[in-house]
This record gives sequence, structure tokens and C-alpha cells, in this order.
Amino acid sequence: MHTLTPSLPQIAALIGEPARASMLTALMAGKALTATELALEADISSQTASSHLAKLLNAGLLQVLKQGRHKYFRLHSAEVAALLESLLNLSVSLTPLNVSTGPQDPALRFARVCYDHLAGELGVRLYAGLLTEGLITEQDTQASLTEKGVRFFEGKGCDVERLRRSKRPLCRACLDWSERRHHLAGSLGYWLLQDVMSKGWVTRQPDSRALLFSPSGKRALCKHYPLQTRAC
Amino acid sequence: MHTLTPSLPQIAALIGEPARASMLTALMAGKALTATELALEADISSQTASSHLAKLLNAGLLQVLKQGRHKYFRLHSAEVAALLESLLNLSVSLTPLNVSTGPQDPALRFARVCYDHLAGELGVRLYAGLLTEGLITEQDTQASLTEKGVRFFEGKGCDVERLRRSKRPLCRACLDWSERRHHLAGSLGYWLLQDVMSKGWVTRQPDSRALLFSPSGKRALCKHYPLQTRAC
DNA sequence: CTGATGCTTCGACGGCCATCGAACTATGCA
DNA sequence: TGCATAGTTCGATGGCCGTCGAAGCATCAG
Repeated sequence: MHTLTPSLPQIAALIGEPARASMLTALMAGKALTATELALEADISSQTASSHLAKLLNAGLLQVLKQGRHKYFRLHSAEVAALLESLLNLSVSLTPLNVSTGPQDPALRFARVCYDHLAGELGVRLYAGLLTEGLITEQDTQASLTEKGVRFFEGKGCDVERLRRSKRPLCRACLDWSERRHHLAGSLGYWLLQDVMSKGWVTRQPDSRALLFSPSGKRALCKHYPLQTRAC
Repeated sequence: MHTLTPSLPQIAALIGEPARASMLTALMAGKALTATELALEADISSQTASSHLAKLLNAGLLQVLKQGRHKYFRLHSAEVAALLESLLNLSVSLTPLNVSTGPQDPALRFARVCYDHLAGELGVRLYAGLLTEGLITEQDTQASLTEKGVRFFEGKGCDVERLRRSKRPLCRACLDWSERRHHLAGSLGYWLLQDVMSKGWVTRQPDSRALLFSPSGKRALCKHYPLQTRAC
């Protein structure tokens, strides 16, 4: 429960502590994690983690779900995720271009989860393909589904109208951490990731944001979605 | 110049210090301010302010412009402003509804500048009016100009296509600090404020984010733009 | 040159808070 | 019932950093 109404600098200070920032970015993957998992993620003791998590809860940045002797934490709302995302984007945009960006792990660079949608090289190529096929249009960080795009996704079994009625924006362009180009976020980005996961084309690597594509899954993705070729 | 590439928690920690947060939010008004003005704003000595400003500059959050013996600071980019805005929005949305929100000054509550667009009661009523007239549509924080809206604004002398080509999004719904309802942001929001200011309907109060509408200016605004009535 | 103003650097002080050991409670398993 | 594990509370320690006084540059006015 929130005891004090957190002000802007208080929220920023909470995120400004490296251990807490580690936990929060770990939760960007969208999965709920336990206190010990988060302690490992941040490389701190469980006591310290407990104190941090209490503060984040108290400020309303996290939700908690008790299950037996475990406590599962997740981000409180999409607004919190959006804040973390804009922080991440800013830190990326402030980083000089000559240093290598993002994670080193090739699997992470290739395909990973960003909060709840597809990121990495594959996410960027998919977004670019949707754009060149005229299925979405872009104006800065604001993307919209075209008429053609609506027909395309409904042909894949997506209830676009239902997504549109949800609280989150339908399409958003999210700046990719490692690629520095946009990938698809928003409720449609969420639906898309769910779709390719439900079809078994991809599986989540345990304890990581990385996504593992089977060879056949990768072929299927290329066939059913317009991926831009690597070259460009 | 940026010596180190600031990471996410570093950026957050910079904003998390109350004095620095004061300076940054003061700069949200869009005007460039001198070091002493910012020191006054944050209620700290000039030495301390100098140290804070050096850190913000070094992290790439601010730009500086030397003019004689003065230094004018402003936010480095629209991305920084967007980050501050999402922080502000989150702190508003986390604040319980039973406490009075936003500034006490009635002039500030009525009309003020939010970075570079119109906020306050008038901004909220204008946004609602645009919505009910079908000039814009809204899906969560994503607003778009309708065909009718394009014709409306072009009739007012706005080059919508040019705005669309700018780096910023054309329309954005920005959660109003005092009113807790949306007002119009994005490049169109910027154009609109410039328009009403160039027409002399409103003037900026010196050293404040408040906007002063003359009686005739207010009438003109009501006549030329669809303001929602106070009641709703 | 002289004085005034804007801003910076240096150094010392002080407070806040992240950290972890130790001890404790709560849940699950056999 | 007893042991193991998850999580919390308390207290002591230590480090980081915001703060301002004093002194030092730079710029401008005369």
C-alpha cells in the first residue's frame, strides 16, 4: 500500500539505485519474478533485496502476488514500463555510436523479449518489413496500422478491434536497445509475440529475455510475416 | 561534452536529486534559463547549482549556450522532455485522488505552458472539444488527427504536412498535471500555442509557466477553437 | 585600472542510505 | 513434528554525495 505520494524526484531516485534498476529492467521482460530471483539478478543479498522491493512496492512501481512461501513481483502498470522504456531509450540515444551497444550475448541480440513484445534483430527486421509492405505507417514514435494492415492481421486471426479497445496503444514504435532501430510495441506487438509463441515457432529461454527460434520456426516466421532482408 | 556514457540508473539518479529535478522541471517550460535563475528555482547556492549543472551537462541531459558572462541552459532534446513528462505523469497517476493536485496558483491551474504546448484547464477543455467535434481521435496516449481535423487546422493556416514530417509526433495526448485529463501535445500542440500567442490572445507571464489570457483573447479562442464547456 | 557580477573550483562537513550479519517468522515437505 | 527454504526486521558500518564558505577566473561597465 502506498503510504506517501511519491514525487517526481523520489520516483527517479528509486530507479537511480543500480540494484533497483537491475530488478526493474529484469521485470521489463514481463514475467513475474520472486524476491530471490531478483536478488540474484541484482547481485545483492536477500536482505538488501527485501528492503529495495519494499520501497518499490511502497512507491507503487511494483505489484506483488503471494503464492505459498513465494512472492512474485512484477511491474505495476504499463505506465511504469513506458517510463523505464523511455529511460532506456534515452540512455541508448546518449551513448556515442562508436561503442558497441546492448547485450553481448548473440542470442539476446538476435531475438529477445522487450517487456512483452519481440525485440532484437528479428524484431527490427519485422518492423521494417511491415513498413515497406505498407501495413503500418510511422511518424516518429507513433505508428499506425493501415487499412491493408488491419486486413493482414485479421487474416492471421487477430481481433484488431478488441486490441484497439484495450487501454494500451495499438501500435508503438519502440527503439531497439541493440539495433538502434524501431521494433513493434503496443498491444499489437504483444499479440504478435503471443501468436508466434503459441504456434511453437519460438520458445523462451529460461531465466533470460532471449527467445529461441527453431529452424522450422524461423522459416515459418519468414513465410507468414514480411521480414526485411538482413542486407538493408 | 560527454565523458562517460550514462547508463539507465545514472540518468535516473541525476533526476532523482530534488534540486536537479527542480531545475529540469523548470526547464520543461521550454525557455532557456541562466545558472542563477536555476539556482533560485531550486533554492540552492550558486556553487551547488554549478556542480549540478555540470553533471547534467556531462550526462547530455542539458544544452548550454554562452552569451557574454551568462550561460543559458535548456533541455538537450525532446527525448529528455518526454522522459520528464512520463515521470511527471507517473507521479501524478500514483498520487491518490483525495489530495489536491498540481499547483495552487489559480493562474497556473487555468492556463500554463507544458514544455512547449498549452496546459491547464484551458488546454484540457480544448483537447476535449477537439475530441467531441471529431477533429482528433484518441486511443490511450495516442491521438491522431482525423481528415476533418486536417481540414480544420489547415483552414487556420497550419501546414499539417510539414508538421508531420518533423521528428516529433504530430499529436500526443499529454496527461495534465492539475486536471488529470489529457491535453494536446506533439508538434500540433506546439503549433497551436505558437498560433494563439502570435495572434496576441495570450501572453506569457515573466518568470513563470503561467499564460495570461486577455478577455478579448479568451473570447477569440472560444470562437475559433471548439472549447468544451466547463460543466463537463 | 577598479569595482561588480556570473560562474567555477577546492575543501571540509554532515547526512542519508545501501549493505550485510544475525536473529526471526512463515510456509512447505517428509 | 522437525528440517529446509523464502522472506523479513534490526542494528552497525561505511561510503557516497549534496551542501556551502572561501577563493579564484572571466566578463562587462565606467
